[in-house]
Amino acid sequence: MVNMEKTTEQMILETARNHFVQYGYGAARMQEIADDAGINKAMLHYYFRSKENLYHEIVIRTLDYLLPRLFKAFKQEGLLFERIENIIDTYIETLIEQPDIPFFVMSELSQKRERFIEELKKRSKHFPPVQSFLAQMAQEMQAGKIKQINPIHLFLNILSMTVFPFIVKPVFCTLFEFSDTAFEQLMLERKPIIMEFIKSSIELK
Amino acid sequence: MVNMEKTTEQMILETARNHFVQYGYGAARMQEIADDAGINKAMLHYYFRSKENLYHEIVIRTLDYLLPRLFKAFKQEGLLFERIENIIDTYIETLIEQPDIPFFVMSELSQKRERFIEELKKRSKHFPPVQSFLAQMAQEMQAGKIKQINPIHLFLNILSMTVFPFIVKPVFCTLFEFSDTAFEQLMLERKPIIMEFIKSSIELK
DNA sequence: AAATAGTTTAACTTTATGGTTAACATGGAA
DNA sequence: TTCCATGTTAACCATAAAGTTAAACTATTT
Repeated sequence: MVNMEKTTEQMILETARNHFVQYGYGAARMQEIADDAGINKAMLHYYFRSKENLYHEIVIRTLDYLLPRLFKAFKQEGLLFERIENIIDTYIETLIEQPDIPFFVMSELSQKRERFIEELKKRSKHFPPVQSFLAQMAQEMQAGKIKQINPIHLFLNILSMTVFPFIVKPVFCTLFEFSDTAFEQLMLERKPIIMEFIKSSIELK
Repeated sequence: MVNMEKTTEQMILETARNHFVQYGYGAARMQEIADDAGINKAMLHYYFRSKENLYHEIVIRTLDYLLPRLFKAFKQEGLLFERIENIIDTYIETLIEQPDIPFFVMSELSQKRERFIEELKKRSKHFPPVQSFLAQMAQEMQAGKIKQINPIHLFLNILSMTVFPFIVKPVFCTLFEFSDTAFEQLMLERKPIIMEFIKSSIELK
């Protein structure tokens, strides 16, 4: 069954990821993951040795997929506002596709913070583009093209308005009685709104 | 030892809360909570019957402390910008005092979402002030005093810029090499910056 | 078709965990 | 002092969960 390997392994990874995200590492059950993946529990150990290992594998794969994608946006050279627009687009699209990402990251941060930060540092090659993005902001301020503001704050503002709604989605949707599709619609609406918001707050009058 | 009760009970609640926040409900261990609180495991059951019950008690107490405080800011009548400033102040101060709140909420949302939303709904009496805040925004737009923008987006923008940095604090502090106190400083700096940001983005030119 | 490597299963073992119990301690009221 | 309520402990139990094993099954190679 040489070619079912991938499918079984893939199946395990997907199912396990859902369980880890939903219940957290400690509350996720190997038996339930196996049941849900339609396989025997021993298979989990056959493919991944232990729960800890399976989890780690998922973290690695998620980061290896996510970070290049999220940081690519920072790499694009161009006008400052083009870069900003690029970043907003990338984040919103990624988060619409994978709405469980914030929960995954938060769960990591609260339960396995040290190790998660370690994994991030290992991938710090993705980080320089962020620095260059901040540098460009500083440059345009120096050149008197946009308002003076600590680039870190501007950076935080951009990411905040883009990512935060996805984090509080469940509470938001309950309190304001939004359906999943209505929420998605609202997030797509947000792209130009955030751009407009940022533009009018940093361009010189 | 009639007057140690409170102390023991308090000790349990505090310690347990830390564990639940850090590890999540499923991964938190009664034995470790007991050890950490310096008491016998049986005491946990003596005071709170079961793990589930202890947890529930903590959720209830946290919400009963947090929601009135957070929503009080929305209740304050006044000029729109005064209300906004009030909200930002309240959130930043609360989050500086209790930086684990976002993790607590996120852990709830990913692991006990249904029940958490239930508890929120039970306390929905706090919610009307938010509606009145949104209404005031809409009113000022109608009156031509500020730019036209969907109040929901404006509301999201305010909360985003205020709360998001606290959520990503661990990642942020690592990547930008900020200490805890430097981060706190940055957050205090943010108050006027967020205000300025919002003002210039919604006031008419 | 025999051999081999890789895959899957049911049954089992071990360990950790939430919860219980019964005995013991302590401080105040009678 | 004696008695009682409250608080506290160590030892125990039942169960659920992670992890193991040995046998069976499947596909590929020879």
